[in-house]
Amino acid sequence: MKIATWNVNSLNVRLPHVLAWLAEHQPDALCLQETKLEDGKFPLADIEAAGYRAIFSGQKTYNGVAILSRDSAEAPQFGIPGFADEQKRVLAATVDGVRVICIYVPNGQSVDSDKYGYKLGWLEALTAWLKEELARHPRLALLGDFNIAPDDRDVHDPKSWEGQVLCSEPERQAFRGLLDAGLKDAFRLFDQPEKIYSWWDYRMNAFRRNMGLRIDHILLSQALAEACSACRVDKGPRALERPSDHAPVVAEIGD
DNA sequence: ATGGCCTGCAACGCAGGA
Repeated sequence: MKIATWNVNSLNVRLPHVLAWLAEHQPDALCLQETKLEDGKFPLADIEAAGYRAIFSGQKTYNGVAILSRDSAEAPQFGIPGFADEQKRVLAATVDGVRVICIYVPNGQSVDSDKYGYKLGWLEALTAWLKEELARHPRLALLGDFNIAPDDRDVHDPKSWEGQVLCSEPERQAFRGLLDAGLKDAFRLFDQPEKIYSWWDYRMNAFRRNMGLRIDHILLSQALAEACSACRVDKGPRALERPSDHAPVVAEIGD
């Protein structure tokens, strides 16, 4: 089984890239973030014509998540239960016996922003819910844009990013809290080349200079981690014309 | 050099991203 996550920064703009990527890589499930589309404007016909189903939770202008899958997505869950949030950032469903949870973690803007407090509270609620989900679903994958670079090796210039949003210690602690709940960072299950990132700023020729951060992740329950045979970032779409600023992250799970 | 770019909205520059 191949599962993947991709922050597309507007599905409207990126639909051609998504369709091309589906055709090339044929994932069993692809989690999307920042669709920036109301549900009524979701391009379901195009997705279905590509051989995929879709469930989605969107809003105008901001946020928005979706799960594309070849087989049906069962028992969909929208948002974190008991956590009131206008922002469409969470979508979960069971695909081929795997509980797939697609998340778009708040950015936080800066550590002295109100949005940073919202981010930390959001992560706390996510972690509490995740523990319950793990108890219900031993085969669980948490995929998405976490907006956290877990370690200095996930940052092109750790010194300049030290203490900044996406890299601050409370955020990294929240990330470790998810691991402590029983999840593994699929990317770090394997030897990886240095300087692998999943996001590069649109400015400063950041992609060409590989000035990036690894903030998009696939976390796996123990059962799935044991069956995981590979995890990588696909930089390909980031080099296309009019790209998303994020690249897809892909994991292979054995039977 | 502390900004540069991209998206959506509905502007006639803004908010937000990261």
